[in-house]
Amino acid sequence: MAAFIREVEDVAMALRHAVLAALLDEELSGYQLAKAFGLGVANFWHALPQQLYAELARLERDGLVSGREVVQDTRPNKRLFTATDAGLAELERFAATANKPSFIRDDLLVKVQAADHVAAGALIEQLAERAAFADAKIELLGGLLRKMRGGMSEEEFLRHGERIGPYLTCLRGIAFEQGNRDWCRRSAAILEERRTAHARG
Amino acid sequence: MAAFIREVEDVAMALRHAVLAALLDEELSGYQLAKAFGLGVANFWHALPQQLYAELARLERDGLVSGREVVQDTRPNKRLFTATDAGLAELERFAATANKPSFIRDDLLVKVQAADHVAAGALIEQLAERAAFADAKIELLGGLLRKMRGGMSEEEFLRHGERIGPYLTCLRGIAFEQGNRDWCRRSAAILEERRTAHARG
DNA sequence: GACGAATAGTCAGATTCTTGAGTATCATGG
DNA sequence: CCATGATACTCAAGAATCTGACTATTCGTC
Repeated sequence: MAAFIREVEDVAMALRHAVLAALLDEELSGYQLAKAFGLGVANFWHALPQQLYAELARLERDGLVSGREVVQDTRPNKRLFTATDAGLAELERFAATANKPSFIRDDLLVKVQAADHVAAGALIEQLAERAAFADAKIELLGGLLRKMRGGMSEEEFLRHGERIGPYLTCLRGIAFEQGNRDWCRRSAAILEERRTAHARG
Repeated sequence: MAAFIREVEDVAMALRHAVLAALLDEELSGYQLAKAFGLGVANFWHALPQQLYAELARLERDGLVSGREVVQDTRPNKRLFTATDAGLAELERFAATANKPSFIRDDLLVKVQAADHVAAGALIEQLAERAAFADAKIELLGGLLRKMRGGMSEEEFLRHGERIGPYLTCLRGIAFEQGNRDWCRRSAAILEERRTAHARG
């Protein structure tokens, strides 16, 4: 009888690689990963806790990360994970594969697409909310950048700093949110002006 | 015996609303929708043909769009769809609901996150590719904007043009791709400089 | 001392999205 | 005349993601 060996698939599975990438520099628990991939820090991917715990289990099963139990008396025990050599090799393989273009998929844009046919008030409000959210995230990410830079200037860090990867993805996150904020504010202003012009007209 | 009535769910289902939004201004076939939601035009959402045909069937079943057969002798027959009044009402309801923040999910960012641990060459190449793709899309979308504006200046169109919704989402698409392009070029330059500095060092 | 929030994690189920393979007709170029 | 590609659409199956509900401990606070 042949043994059934579960082979690691060679398809995309970007979440798997996102988790691996996060575990290259830091040893993290599922819970910490979940916070990073939830609202906020990990600007290169987004996922829910359930996905991350499941992915960690698969990664450990496949030998791409290794976990160690940490006993805590003040909090529930936890397991900290790091990428193994096999994990790093898998990431290297992944880095050489083709990537599909990234597309926008956003509720708010759908609503704006329909702006000529729906109530302007709610839309303007939501655009303002989103802009505020973007501002908050920009500040959060700005703080992260400062922390990564330490004492260095940005130019110096970009030339000689270690761990440039997370810095670059963070920069993209900030630029994305700035674009978001600017577009939201501008669109809200335009819709507002058209609304009042129409009301007067 | 009670009749089983299939009620329209009140959950998010953004693809459904994206299709509805696209069918507000234009009468389109599934095939045309598929081209718009595939690579390129519809900057507010992305979907594959199979999803769109399935969604159109559901939308028609629920009375939110109506289709009419168009017989063609030069090409296969097609069905053109438009949003119904019920569809518009559904979109209005949707426009008033809360939206979840939009997150980036991008293979290339995952790879850049791991930039300190993987080969720089492939990464730089992919960043250049992505920048070129962004350039192409910017041009495509710029053309769309000009077409929508007709003879008007941008300022004039934003004030008085009809169908501002698609124009605004197109602006967001362009800004997104510009952000993408700039970040890709800058990141590639930084990685390149660090690589040559290391090689010399 | 009860209550909510944070830490740490798990399970089941449904929905959504992607992959892959088809059907059929007509136009165009070599 | 044959191959390629565009138009127009369908079916099945699997992977990824999301919703919602759970367990359990500890910290702060009212």
